[in-house]
Order: sequence, then C-alpha cells, then structure tokens
Amino acid sequence: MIPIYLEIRSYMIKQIEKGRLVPGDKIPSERELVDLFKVSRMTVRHAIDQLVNDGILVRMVGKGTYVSSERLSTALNVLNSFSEDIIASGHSPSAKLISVEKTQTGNTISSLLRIDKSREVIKVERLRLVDGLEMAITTSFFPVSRALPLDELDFTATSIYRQIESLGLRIEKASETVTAEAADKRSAGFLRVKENSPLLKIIRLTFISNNVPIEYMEGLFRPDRYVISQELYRQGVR
Amino acid sequence: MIPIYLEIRSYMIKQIEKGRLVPGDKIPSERELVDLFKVSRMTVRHAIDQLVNDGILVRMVGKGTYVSSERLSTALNVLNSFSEDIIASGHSPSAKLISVEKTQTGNTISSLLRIDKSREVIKVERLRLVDGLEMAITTSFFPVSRALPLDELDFTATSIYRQIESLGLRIEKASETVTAEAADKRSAGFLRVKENSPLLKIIRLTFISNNVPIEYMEGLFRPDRYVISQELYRQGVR
DNA sequence: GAATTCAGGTGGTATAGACATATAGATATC
DNA sequence: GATATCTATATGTCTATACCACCTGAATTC
Repeated sequence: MIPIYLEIRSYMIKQIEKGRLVPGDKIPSERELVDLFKVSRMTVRHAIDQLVNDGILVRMVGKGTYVSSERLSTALNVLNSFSEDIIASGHSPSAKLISVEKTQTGNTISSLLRIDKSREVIKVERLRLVDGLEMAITTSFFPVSRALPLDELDFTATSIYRQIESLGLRIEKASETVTAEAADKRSAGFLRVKENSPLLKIIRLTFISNNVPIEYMEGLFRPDRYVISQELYRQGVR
Repeated sequence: MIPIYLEIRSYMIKQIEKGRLVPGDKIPSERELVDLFKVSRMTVRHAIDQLVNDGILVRMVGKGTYVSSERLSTALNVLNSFSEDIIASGHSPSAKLISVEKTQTGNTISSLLRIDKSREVIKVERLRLVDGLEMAITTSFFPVSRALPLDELDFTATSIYRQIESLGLRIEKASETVTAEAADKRSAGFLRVKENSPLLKIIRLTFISNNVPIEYMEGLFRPDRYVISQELYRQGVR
C-alpha cells in the first residue's frame, strides 16, 4: 500500500514529465489539491514538502507554488543505473535473472541498509549483458517494506531504478566503492572468463529522499567490457 | 516571533554542538519531546523532519531517532594526488623511484598528450607506499618542454602535483578511467602479490589551464590497500 | 488619477487525536 | 531450550480544524 502523499508526489512528477507543467508554471494551490485528491491539507503539504526539498518545486508565500526553473547542480557525478549508462554509450543492455530470494542478511549489509538484521531483504542476482555479451553479475539487496512493493517489480527488466521511480520514490544519490577482485568459479562461469581472472568490483549503496537507503549492491564486472570514467577537478588555489 | 519548530531544531543542534549528543546517540522520542516542549507531536516532527533532511539525524521506525554518524562529504569530485588522498585519510605516503627515462612513446599516449610522437617524454616509474607498505606502481609520462622544467622536479618526493603548482602552473582537472587488470610478473614482484592477482588499474590524464594535458599516468593498485570511493547524484526529473 | 482600504486566496504554523507499522523485550507455550 | 505470542513503545501516515502572514487586485476614498 503506497502512502497517499507519495501518490500525490508521483502525480506531480508525471505532470512535469509529460510536459503539462513546465518550469515557471504555477501548480494548483494546496486547497485545490485537497479537493482534487479528497485528502487533508497536511497530506498535500507532505507531498509538496518533498518536491520542494528536491528542488523540483518552489513555494512563494501569498502567491503559490511553482515548478522550479533552475536545474541546480551541473551534475558532474551523475547517478545512472547500469542500463542507463549502457544506453547512453550507444549499446543495448539486457539482464538475465539468476535468482531471487527472500532472506536475511549479515550485520554489514543490514546496518548499511539501516534495518534490523532480523528483517527480511529481497536478494536479486542478475547477469547483466551488453549487446548480448556477458558484462557483469550484480547482487542487490532491497529491504522489504511497505513503501516498496517488491512484488510489483520486474527484476528481468533492465532498469530497476526507473521502476522504483515510477512508483513515486525518488532516488537521490548513491555512494560507491570500487575495487578489484579475482573471479571465483561461479562468477567466472557466468561471465565466461577464466577462474581467478581480474574483475572490477563495484559496491553501491543507493538512497532515496531523507538519506534512506533502499538498495545495497555488489557487482562484478568484466574489465574488458566495462570501465568507470570520471572527471576530477582540482580544488581552489593553493 | 520565532516558530516553535525552529526553536526545537536549534535546541537539538545545540545539544549536538555541545557534545551532549554524539553521533550514534538516540535522541528523545517524539512523545518525550512533546512533553518537554509542551507542543503537539506534528510540531516536533516538523523540527525533526528538517534535521533528518539535513542529514543530521536518522530515523528508524520502531527504534527511535539517532544522531547521524556519517558526515557526508562536501568535497565531491576533488582531484588530489595520491599522496594528498593518503594524507587526508590519516596515513603516511611515500614513494620509491623505480626508473626515470627520456624516451618516445606510442600513438595512444602521444595523442592524448597532444604531442607529436617524435617528441620526447619523461617516463617516471614509481612504487607508492602507504605506511611503508606497497600500495601501487605508477607510470607517468610528462611531455618534455612544455613550460615544465622537468629537471627541477624531484620524483622521489611524494607530491608531484604540489611541485608543479609551486612552479606557477595551475592544475585544473583530470579525467580518469578505472578498470581491473591481472598482475604481471614484474608488477607482482614490486607489489609483493602473487602473479595474476587482481589489481585496480587507474589511468589518469591531467590537465593544466586551457585543457593542456600535462601528465598521462597509469597506476596499478593493490585492491586490499586502495579503493576508490565516490558519491553519485541522481539527475533531476526525467 | 493616485493613494488607501479591504477581501479573498496563498502558503506557514500549530493543535489534538487516530490508526498503522516496526522493533524489542517480556511472557507464555510447546 | 526453543518458539511463538503478547505488549509497550517507537516512528509513519492521515484527518479536520484554526489562525497567521503575505500577496494581489478590485473597490473605495481622496
């Protein structure tokens, strides 16, 4: 069951995505939205609070609430799903589901996800391909909770991020750690490389609004088919 | 007249600043704060909402609200030399010069450095250590005579960046590619790892003003002693 | 015509209560 | 002793209402 305020939030985002609201437009007043959704004003405000916090809307006392015109942050470190990355580079991503299970997890992952370790998580293991060639194995852990109706997610589809976002949750940021690891027998089999060959290991913790973690992921990538690129800028003079 | 929720917010911040609440501590429950300030619970939540949004507090359903342990970094994509990175993380970097030679280079590197491949470059190979332990081998290529008096540089010193900057050149940015590679016999020997063990490979092209390339570097890092961390942010709506 | 007043709409703050869901520990059951 | 259930407490969602400060434009006054 998705909370009403997230429904309203989704609705607003869709209006903007579809172009029915463009930057600078005034959105319906809080009291109009109350009538539209048949909810209390506090609930409407809760939804708008989040969108304002995300910089999507701007409130003006006595005037109204408007779609933000400025897209703040020149977006250097852009968080994309792997599918989105692949598409952006002109290739075709796909995924094969290896396993899905509802399970518990150890101290490290549960504390990173900020859940009790007795809580269940959905563990999704997928083989990621680019242009039909094996690229990576990713193992994701999603905390089971009301806000995220995991049953409705299609893990064989490519972009889980997009699916989560279309549910009204806003993915905000991720922190990533990159290292190297030797392929064990199982990974080597899936990725069609020799055992012990070097793989790029990416560990990513993804957050929605309010710094709430929503996914812990470990990925093992074939270095010949996926590399990480980033631009670094020297900090001020001195 | 200051709103109550801002008073509560200030109160919490002061508690943290004075050290009466330290990261990891549980703050009073919402109902306790209601009693303490004699206000409604929604008002208390309003105050806490803001602090959670700022990343100062973390809410956990059924457990309580806690002072956030992670001080999210303000420095995003900061270009540091490896020495600077190591120092920032509280360790002690050093370097051993393996070789310096004036030579020519292949098409790839010369074109990245935007020089003719007949032009000479200085190739510097160094073993990088952290707290006296082998961490990486880096191979740098500097174009000869680009307002860069290479003779004056001390390649055994840790921070080449600092030396270059003290010559009046402003290092501006770098583009980095990260991948994984198996250790060959030579690298394995220097880094004291087994041959074919996985290493993190970082290729970095560094620029001074006007996008003039000044260094091409390839580094092979022991993944147990060096990892890359980065924060990624989701791009605006759509 | 220019200044003032006023009414209606907007977001801002705050209340008091209700029910839902998550956690942890005590208690009862097997 | 292990398992299940209950209970108290935590945050999460939502309602219905009230009054405030602010902005705008129309009506009123000068």
